[in-house]
Amino acid sequence: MDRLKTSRILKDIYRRLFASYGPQHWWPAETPFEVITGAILTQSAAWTNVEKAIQNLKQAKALNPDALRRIPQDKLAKLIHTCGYFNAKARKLKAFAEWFGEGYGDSLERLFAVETNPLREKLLRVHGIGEETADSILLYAGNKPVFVIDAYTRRIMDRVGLKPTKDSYGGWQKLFMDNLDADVKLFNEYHALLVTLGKNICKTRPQCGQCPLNTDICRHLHV
DNA sequence: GGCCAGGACACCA
DNA sequence: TGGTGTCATGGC
Repeated sequence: MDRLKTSRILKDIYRRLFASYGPQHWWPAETPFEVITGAILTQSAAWTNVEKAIQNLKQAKALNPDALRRIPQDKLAKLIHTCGYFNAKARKLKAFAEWFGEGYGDSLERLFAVETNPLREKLLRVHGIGEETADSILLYAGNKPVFVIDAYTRRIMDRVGLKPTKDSYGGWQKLFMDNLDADVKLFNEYHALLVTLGKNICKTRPQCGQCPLNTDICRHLHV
């Protein structure tokens, strides 16, 4: 598929999603640090369960890097138990807090003053931060024009018939970033809209027409 | 009762 | 490089 056509389709999908769902107001958090925490906690977890964990952290006054470093890991695990994988995620939060303190003195300003690409590489070296989490942090906490790819994105685009040359995270990301303007607001809204759509479609049946919700999407997207 | 959520990592061939 | 097991709660 040529570049112009891909670009047109991607923009058209966005237009339809925005017209249907409106602005999503992402990321649902009060501070950039809360965005980062949420990005780690939401790994393979339902957001409703993450919200409870965030509330627990707030109540315990543990939603800051210094507190995350000080609190014993098992105690932290109990605070975030609702979002699952609590032991693994407690370790991840502490790993980030350590790295953030050592490298940037807990300063978000200093962190995001780093150029996007080197910063992404640095984030990927922190235990518990993979590509999607790194990009969520860059986009939603740092306002960097980076497109976030997740399982919903692949599933929806696959169904629409758009596929990258390389079926990898980077391949999918390139598909969006090569064919859309590097616009923070657009990337923010687009990913959020794909998640909203993803939550509303049938995940178990890949064939259009078998699932009423899926049919709905096809009609909605005119595909 | 089973499936799966806004993934990442360790280990293996 | 790619495939598989593991981590684990809560909602439907």
